[in-house]
Amino acid sequence: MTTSSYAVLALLDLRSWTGYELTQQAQRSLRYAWPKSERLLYSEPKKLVALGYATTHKEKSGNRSRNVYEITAEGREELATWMNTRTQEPRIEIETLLRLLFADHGSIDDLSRALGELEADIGEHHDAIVELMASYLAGGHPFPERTHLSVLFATFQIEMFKTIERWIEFAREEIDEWPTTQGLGMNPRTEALTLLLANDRSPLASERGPRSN
Amino acid sequence: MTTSSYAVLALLDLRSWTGYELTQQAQRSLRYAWPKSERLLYSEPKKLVALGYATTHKEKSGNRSRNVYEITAEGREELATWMNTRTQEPRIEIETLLRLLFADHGSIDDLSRALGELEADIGEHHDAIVELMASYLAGGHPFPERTHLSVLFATFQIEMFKTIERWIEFAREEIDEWPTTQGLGMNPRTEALTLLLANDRSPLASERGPRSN
DNA sequence: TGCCGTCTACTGCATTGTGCAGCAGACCAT
DNA sequence: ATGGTCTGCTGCACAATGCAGTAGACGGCA
Repeated sequence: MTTSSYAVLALLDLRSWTGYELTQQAQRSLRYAWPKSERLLYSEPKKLVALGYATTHKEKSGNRSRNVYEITAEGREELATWMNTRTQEPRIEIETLLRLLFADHGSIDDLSRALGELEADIGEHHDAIVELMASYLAGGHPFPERTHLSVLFATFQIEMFKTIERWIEFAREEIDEWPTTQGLGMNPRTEALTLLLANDRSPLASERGPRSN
Repeated sequence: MTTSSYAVLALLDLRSWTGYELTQQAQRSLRYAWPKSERLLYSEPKKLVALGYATTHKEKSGNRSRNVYEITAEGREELATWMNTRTQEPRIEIETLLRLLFADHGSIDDLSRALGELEADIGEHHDAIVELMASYLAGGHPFPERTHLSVLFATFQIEMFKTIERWIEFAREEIDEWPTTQGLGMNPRTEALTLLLANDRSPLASERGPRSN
């Protein structure tokens, strides 16, 4: 049982789903907490059935069939044990930051583009969450009694997205002052930033004095 | 060639490394942009050698030997092509958020503990970055001419960590008002939050009026 | 002098997870 | 009738992880 298995099991505890529905639901709701591939979402319920935590049966509509999964009593027990295990370390993968670390291998333009790509990706997610919230106000939540959880979850997403967007703007302002990506080293501006960070202060919030790099 | 391959190739372009050194360096510098397992860091340079992007030779110190890797001209060319490819989508995995989404399966205590675990994990990373910045001020950067890149990168980390820490505090305040994890649904407080989010406004920054959930 | 613990320096293997290609029915528009 | 999109999956190759195991180097300490 991996964390992904428990994620699927938790969905099955809400109601029964077909494999396809699980992939759609995971796309809509789990994506921002626990992004997993469509492929895995088809595989996990099969594993749950093999372990006795779910049952499956085929539903036919005309010439087609689809697999419907339901949680079992053992599945509910297993879910309960998960709730008081240690969570895994958070994991954040942002290729744009990797490009930034090695930006001296490319041009200012390359770096600028990488920032733009991050902005676009985050922007999409940002818009999706805002629209989701609007849909809760307009049409309600698919599981109304769970609205408070989805909304508190969404506050996290919005804070994150706004922070990343603000940082991108900040990074652009910094980079605009760079003549090139290379060999700038520990110039006065970088030293000022380092000093702020070493004192755990945010360079974004601070007043910006005359620039000198 | 995966993104991880390019990450290792970029390290090799800075200087030659042994397999072990690569795992240490990745732990120190790449970890926050592109977290990869020690195991992979041993495998990747072998793949680069097979592809002709690196060479390897054994160095002996007494009875021991270690593999030293160096980039080739083809490797440098390959690196250059990477710089203007599209970056991958950012990917953020935080199990605590998954626990929050399904918090109605457990107790307030379970949720509280999950938040504490996230706080601890982020706190460790946060401290590590602050110390790293202090070390840049005190002893300098291992590649001085690249200091400006590391520091701009670090501004991202600090912003992220601060945001997550602020959110955890906010989430705790919200949860403190919950009698239980279940069935709260769309109460007045949640509706107020949803409205803010649907208008893309931060609930953390806003004045908090009298609470009513 | 011998033993323990920690650091260096990896490798093999089982398992998890991803991406892509492929297959096929349903339904709609042109 | 033809093509396009959505539903609804499966197989396969490959990427990546975690863990166990191996082994030399080095310092401390009893």
